[in-house]
Amino acid sequence: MVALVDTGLLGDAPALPERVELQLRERILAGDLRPGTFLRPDRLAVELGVSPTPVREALQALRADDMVRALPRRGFVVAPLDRADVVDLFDVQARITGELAARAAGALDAEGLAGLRARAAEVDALIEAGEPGDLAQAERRFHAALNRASGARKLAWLVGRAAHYLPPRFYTDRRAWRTATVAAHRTLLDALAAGDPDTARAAMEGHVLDGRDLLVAHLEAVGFWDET
Amino acid sequence: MVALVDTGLLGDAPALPERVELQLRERILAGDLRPGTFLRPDRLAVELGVSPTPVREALQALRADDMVRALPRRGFVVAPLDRADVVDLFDVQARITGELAARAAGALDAEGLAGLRARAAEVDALIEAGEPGDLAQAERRFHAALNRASGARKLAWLVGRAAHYLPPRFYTDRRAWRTATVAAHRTLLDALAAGDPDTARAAMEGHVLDGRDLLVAHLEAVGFWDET
DNA sequence: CCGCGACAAATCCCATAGGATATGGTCGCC
DNA sequence: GGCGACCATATCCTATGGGATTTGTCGCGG
Repeated sequence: MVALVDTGLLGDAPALPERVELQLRERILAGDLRPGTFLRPDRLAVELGVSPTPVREALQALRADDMVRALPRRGFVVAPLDRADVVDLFDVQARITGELAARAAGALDAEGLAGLRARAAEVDALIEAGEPGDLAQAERRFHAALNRASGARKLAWLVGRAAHYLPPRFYTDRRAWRTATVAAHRTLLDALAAGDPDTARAAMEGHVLDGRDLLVAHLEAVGFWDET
Repeated sequence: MVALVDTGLLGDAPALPERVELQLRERILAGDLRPGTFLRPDRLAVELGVSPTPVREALQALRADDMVRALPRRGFVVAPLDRADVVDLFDVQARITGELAARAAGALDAEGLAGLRARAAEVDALIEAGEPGDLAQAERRFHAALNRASGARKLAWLVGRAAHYLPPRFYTDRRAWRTATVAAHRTLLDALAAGDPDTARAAMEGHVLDGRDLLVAHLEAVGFWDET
């Protein structure tokens, strides 16, 4: 337990179930726990060094996300997920995220735009410097701020779920993604400043679909959908 | 505990956390627990007659759905949800469900079409007879079968989430919904039989948006978004 | 009168133990 | 070899307890 607790920053650190949930997501997306794998709560508790209670809570959260499925009295299984599923999901994500960008283009005031520029600048700076951990976080904050600026609270949450399928730091290492991201952000910000919803939408959709392609390649590489 | 356990059919009955989750969803959508309401796990456990453990697991599942939000060390709150949120969510639902119908139009074989017709006939029969409980279940099965027929597993799950926002039996009582549903299903089945994706998509989108309007009216009626 | 700090009570969060129940495997039997 | 009954194992839930943190109250000083 010490290992897990110590990694979490204090303050308003998420509780244990949420951290266990994150750990399990990472292990699934890393190809460590592939679809069809049986998950035994007690076993996982021992592996993670916590009691069964928070593990079961985390598994319930993952079940609500259809990341795992519950087999009453038999445990849990990692939910099936193939290439077509990922493509479908990210098509939806791209559409919604584009819609949010378009709305933001019409709703942003000067202050909000300045905030977005600042966050984008942080991303650019980290790309220049090469700090992978903070870069993912900065990119996340940029998108979160943009989605929030759209004013569509629930849709913003919905697209935030896409992050559940993004293994940590897997795209920040790709040179292609870095250069594409800088360009996409600039196009996006220009469109937002100009109040041009269509361009903002198109730029954002392209940005998300780039991420999708990278994710598919990653899952391919770790043998995610090799038959069990 | 007896009350909850006895209501569940044996066999592959969902486990207790899932049933508690359902109960909480119903109470939220009934306007009993409005957005902003604090939820105390221990209190809920006493109210529902179960121990705190499955209640906490249910709350974690609801958190993953953004139905409630966790305040570390302080409990949980019912997540904010206003009219615009519901409209946005169901716009997305309508789009995706329409897409699934369009795909099904191209993928259905004779056997699958016959199965869908059978399920639609069940719905029609129950509408004639007037069995509200079974009707909701039959309607659910019809849509589930159609979504499954599209072949898009993950999108089918995603739209299945819309049911989380549908209070049980709230639309089966509406005469307007019944007549509209019979017509919508027929149009849908004809389009599927003819292999006409565009008509299928349009019919399905309209069907979902009808449900959305009913839901908004329901939430209105129970004072869901009256300020706290 | 109002803000503010300390103490007390309540509550959450997690661990642990234990019992009821269902599953899967194994052995004996036909 | 196929089939049905026992048995070990694991899940699921209950109950309990303790550590940690938040909230509410009280008293004090400004």
